[in-house]
Amino acid sequence: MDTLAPSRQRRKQARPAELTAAALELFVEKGFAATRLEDVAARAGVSKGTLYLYFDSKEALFKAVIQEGIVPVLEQGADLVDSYQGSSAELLRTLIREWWLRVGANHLGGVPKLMISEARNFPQLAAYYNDTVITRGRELLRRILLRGIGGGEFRAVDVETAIDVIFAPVLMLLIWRYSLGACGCGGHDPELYLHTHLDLALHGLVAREVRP
Amino acid sequence: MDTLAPSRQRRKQARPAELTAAALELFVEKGFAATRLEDVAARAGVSKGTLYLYFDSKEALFKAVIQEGIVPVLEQGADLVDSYQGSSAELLRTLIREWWLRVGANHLGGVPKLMISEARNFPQLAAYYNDTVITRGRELLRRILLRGIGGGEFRAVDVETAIDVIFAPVLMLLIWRYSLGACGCGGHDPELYLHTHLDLALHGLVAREVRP
Amino acid sequence: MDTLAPSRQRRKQARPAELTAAALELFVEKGFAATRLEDVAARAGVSKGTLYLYFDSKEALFKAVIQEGIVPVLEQGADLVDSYQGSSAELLRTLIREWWLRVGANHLGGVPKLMISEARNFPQLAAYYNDTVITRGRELLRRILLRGIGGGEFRAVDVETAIDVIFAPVLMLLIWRYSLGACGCGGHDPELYLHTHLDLALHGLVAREVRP
Amino acid sequence: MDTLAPSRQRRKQARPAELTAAALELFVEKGFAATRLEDVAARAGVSKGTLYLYFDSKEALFKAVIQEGIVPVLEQGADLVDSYQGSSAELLRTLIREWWLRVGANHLGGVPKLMISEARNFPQLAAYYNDTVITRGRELLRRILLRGIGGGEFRAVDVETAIDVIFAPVLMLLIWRYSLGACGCGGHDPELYLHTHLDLALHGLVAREVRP
DNA sequence: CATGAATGAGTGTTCATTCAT
DNA sequence: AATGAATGAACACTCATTCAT
Repeated sequence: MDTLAPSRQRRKQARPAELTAAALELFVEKGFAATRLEDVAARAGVSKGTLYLYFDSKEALFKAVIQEGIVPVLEQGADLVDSYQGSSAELLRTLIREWWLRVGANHLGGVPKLMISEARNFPQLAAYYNDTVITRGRELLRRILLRGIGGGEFRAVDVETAIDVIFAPVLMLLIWRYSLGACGCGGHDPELYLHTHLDLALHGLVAREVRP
Repeated sequence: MDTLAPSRQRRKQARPAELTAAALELFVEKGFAATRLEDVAARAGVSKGTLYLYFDSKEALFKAVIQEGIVPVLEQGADLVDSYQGSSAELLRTLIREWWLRVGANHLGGVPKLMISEARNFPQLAAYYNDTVITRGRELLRRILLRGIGGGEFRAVDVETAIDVIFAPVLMLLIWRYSLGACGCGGHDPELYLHTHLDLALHGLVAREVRP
Repeated sequence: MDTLAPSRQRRKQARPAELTAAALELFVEKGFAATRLEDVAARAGVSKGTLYLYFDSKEALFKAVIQEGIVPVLEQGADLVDSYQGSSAELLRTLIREWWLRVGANHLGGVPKLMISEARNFPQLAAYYNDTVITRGRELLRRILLRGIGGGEFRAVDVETAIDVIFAPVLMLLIWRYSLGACGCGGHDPELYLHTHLDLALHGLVAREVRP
Repeated sequence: MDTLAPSRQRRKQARPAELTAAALELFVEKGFAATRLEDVAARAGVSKGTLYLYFDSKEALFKAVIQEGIVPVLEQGADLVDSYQGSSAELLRTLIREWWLRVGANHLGGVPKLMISEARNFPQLAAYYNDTVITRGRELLRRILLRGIGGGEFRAVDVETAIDVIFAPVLMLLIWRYSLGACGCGGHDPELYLHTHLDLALHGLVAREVRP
C-alpha cells in the first residue's frame, strides 16, 4: 500500500504545504483581503472545497502561512553568531547579508510587509509573530551589539533601541520591494543600499579616537 | 442660531475636511479595503449618500485624505530647508523632529503603513503618493545631504541611497506604531528612538578626521 | 408689475413647458428609468428642487410629457381629411407624408417608442394615450379607407385591421429611428421607405380589373 | 432518487435554460433595467449568487436570453426557405405564419419590444441583436423577394426597403401585444391581422398584369 | 478524500425625493 | 419662488463557506 500508491500518500502529506505556499504567494501579491480562496486553490491545483479539508477558514490559512513561513528562518543566524570569530563589525555585516540572501531571494520576503499590513486585524497572530520571530531576531542583533560594545569596538549606544534602528533600513528595503516598489515607484539596488546602510551604521557605531 | 445650528454654508465648507478626517481615522484603523464608506459617513455624522456629494468614489476619498494630510507637512519642511541657517547636521535633526511632531502626533502617522499596505492593490494611488509625497520628501533630504557634503561637513556617501537609508528608521518607527505596536507588541519611546537614530546616523555621516 | 418684471412672470408661465420639453428630449434619448431628474433640471436650466414645484414626481412629469406632446398633433390631420378633394389614394399618401413631416422632424417623434417602452409600467397613461391619440389617429385612417372603399377605389378589405396594418410600417420607421437605428444598426432613407410602403400598400388596396 | 431529487449533474445541465427562461419572462414583463436579478433567481428557484455561476453579468444574461430564444427560430426559417418548393407568395405566407407560431405563442414574442426599449441604453446588445437576429432575418426575406422577382412572380420593388416594409406589421403586432395591448388597449385577432396584412402585401407585390 | 454547485450576507454606488434656507 | 445639500432605499456583483455527491 505504501508502494502501490505512493503519490497519493505523498500528496496527502504535502497538501498543506502546497496550499500554504500558494497562499503565501497570493497574500504577498494581493494582501489578505484581496486574495480569493478560489485563486489559492487554483494555484495549488485543487478545488475550493479541498482547502477546507485542511484549514478551517481563511484566517486559519493565513495563520498557517505565517507560522510555516517563519520557523525555518532564524536558526542559521543563531549558529553564525555563536561561532563567529572575526570582528563584531564583520559579524553584523555578515549576518545582515546572509539574512538578505535567505529571505530576499524568496517569497518569504513578503512576510514582513504582510504582517505589518494585517497585524491589526489579527492581533493574536501578531503576538505570535512578535514572540517567535521578532524577539529572536532582536536577540541576535543584541548579542552582536553587546559583543562589540563589550570589546570596546563599538560606542556605548542604547542597545535596545539601536537594534531596531539598525535593522529598520533592512526591513524597509524588503517592505518597499513588496509595496510601492512593485508599482514602479523607484527602488534601489539591494547591494548598494545594504552597502550604504552598513557603511553609515558601522561608521556610526565604531568607537574611534576622534577627538583627543 | 449662528452658533447652535451652524449655517448650511459653513457646514458645506467644513464637510470635506470632516469627511477626510473620519476617513483617515478609519483607513488607518482598518485599512482601505476593510473600511466601509457607511462607517466613514457615520463617523462624520452624515449619511452614506452625502459622501458622494463630495467625493466621486472610495478611491477619490482616499486620494483626498492623502492630499490634505500630507502635502502641507511637506511644504513646511521645504520652508525649513530653504531658510535654515545652522549646520547641516542640525538641519537634519530639526527636519526629522519637526516631521515627527507634525505627523507622528496625529492620525496622519498611519499613512505610511496605509500606503504600504494598499499600494499593490491601488497602483494609481501608489503613483499619486509617489509623485506627491515621496519624491518631494526625498528632495528635502537630498538638499540637506548635498548641503552637508558640499560644505565638507558630511562624508561623501551615495546621496540617493543615503536618503532612504536615513529615513527608513523614522518610517519604521511609524509603521511599527500602526501595525504590531498597536497589538501590544512592545515598541519604543519615540524620543529615545529618534535620538539614537540621529546619533548613529550623524556619527556615521559627519567627516570626523577633518579636525586633527 | 406686469411690465416691471415681465421676464419673471413669463418665466413662471413658461416653466412647465420648458421642463417637459427638456424631459421629452431625455426620455426619448435614454428612456424613463435611465433619465436622471437632475439632468432634466440642468437641461432646463433650473435646479433639481424646482422640478418638484411643478411636478409631484418623476411619474407625474412623464405623464405631462406625453400629454403635452400629443395634444397638438392630430388636429391638422382631421382638417386635411375633412376638406380633401382628390382620390383616396392621394389622400392617404398626403396624410402619411404630412404626419411624417410634423412628427418625424421633431423630438415628438420619439413618443411612440417611449410609450411602447413604458406602457406596461404606466397603464393608466397607456389608456390615456390610447384614447387620446391612437383612437383619433385610427379614425382618420378609417375615414380614408371607408371613403376609398365606398367609392369603389379600394378593395373591400377588413377596415379595422387594415388601418393598423397600413400604419404599422410608418410607426416602425419612427420606432426604429429612436431605438436600434440610433445605435448604428442600419436604417432607411425615410423617403424611399415611405415611397415603397405607399407603393406596396396602394397596389394592395386599389381595386383593379385584374382578372377578367 | 433519480426522479425525486434530480441529480446535481442533471440540474447543472438544466440550470442555464431555467435561468434564461425566468429572465426572459421578467425582462419581457418589466424591461431590462427594472428587472432585479434577485427576482430572476427567485423565479428560477435559486439564489442570487447562483446566477453568477452561469452568467457573468446582467448583460450577459440578457445576451443569452436573446441567443437561446431567437437563434433556433431563425435556423428553422432558413431551412424552410432552403427547401421550399411552391410559389414565392406561398413561401412568404408560410414563413410569416411559422414565425408567428414559434415566436408569438410564447414569451419570446416580447423580445422585439424589449430590444426596442433597451437598444439605446445597451448599444452592445443592440449590435449583437442586429448581427445575430436582424441581419439574418432580413436575409430570409431578401431571398424570398429575390426569388419572387426573379421568377416574374413579384413586381420589381426596391428589395432592401420592401423587406422591412413587409415585416413591419408583423413586428407591430407583437410590439403592440407586449406594450399597450397588455394594458387593455384593444388589439387584434392575430389571425385576422396577419391575413389582412398578407392579403394586402401580396396584392401589392404580385405582378398581376402579367396574365391577361 | 475530493469536488464544485449553491448560498446569502455584505458593500460601493446611484438617484428620486425632501426640506431648511 | 427657487435652491441644492442631505437622505436612504435600492441593486448589481463578490466571495467565504457549506454540503450533497
